[in-house]
Amino acid sequence: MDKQLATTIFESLASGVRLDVFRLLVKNAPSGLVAGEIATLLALPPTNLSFHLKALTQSGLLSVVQEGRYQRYRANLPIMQELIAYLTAECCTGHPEQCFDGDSASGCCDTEPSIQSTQADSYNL
Amino acid sequence: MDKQLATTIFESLASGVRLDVFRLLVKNAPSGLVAGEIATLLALPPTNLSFHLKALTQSGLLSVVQEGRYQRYRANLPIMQELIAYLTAECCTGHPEQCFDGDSASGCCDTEPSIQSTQADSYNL
DNA sequence: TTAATAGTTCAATAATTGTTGTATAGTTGA
DNA sequence: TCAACTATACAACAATTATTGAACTATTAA
Repeated sequence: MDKQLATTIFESLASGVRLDVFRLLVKNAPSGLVAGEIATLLALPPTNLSFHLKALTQSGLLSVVQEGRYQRYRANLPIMQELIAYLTAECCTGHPEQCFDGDSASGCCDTEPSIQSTQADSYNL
Repeated sequence: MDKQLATTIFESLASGVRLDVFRLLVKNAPSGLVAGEIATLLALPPTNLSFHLKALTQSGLLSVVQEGRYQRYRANLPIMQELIAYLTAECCTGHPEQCFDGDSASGCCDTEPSIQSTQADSYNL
């Protein structure tokens, strides 16, 4: 997971239509749906749906296989987990235990710590 | 977490600049950084950074507190966890055990199951 | 009080993304 | 082969988002 891919994935889900499509295919995992079914269920013109399916597929969020004249789309769930790992990989300067306690993230960064330095001398890139 | 919020969050991260800002603040959690530090580190004009910080804050990904003449920004990590839960809540028609085995998602939907029905009679909205 | 600093808002412009109809390519069944 | 069907590619247009400089508000220090 690099920055370019992460941005592409977020762009892919940054549309109401594409978010609907992806969630519909998550619901219908692992069998997936063919394009026409998606168009019917979401009441979308075929050209518009095709535009969004292309974006989702190119970002890796969907996979597609041909079945005769149909195109069957499936959601790629693991990529979402990789995305989260990418976002939180260097959480808290490599000390994620400050943020996450096991499976729960409820302890992370939602507290307001006292101000430590008004003028930072060294940053944390 | 509703659709509108989810879309807004994805839109917020669907920009290279905003993704850089958010990850920088994840790294620098929980102390956060003030706007000028972010601008310096990412080499962004103040107006442009302000534009993106506003988007990130309005979506809830960042919190901001005033410190004198400074504005300190912090990443809101838990919202990301809520977002993932939203995306996978109805995974596999309410049978996520088909997809996720405990903490790992590696088993989910990355296999290509044999085609079950070419023409679906009932959908799964 | 005055000058300097930090950050935002606003307006204009540039750039990107979304939507639609028409045309096209591939598949199926008569 | 031919007509119907599924889906995508293309082009034109509409709509949204990103970027920048100038002006403005608030805070700090002299």
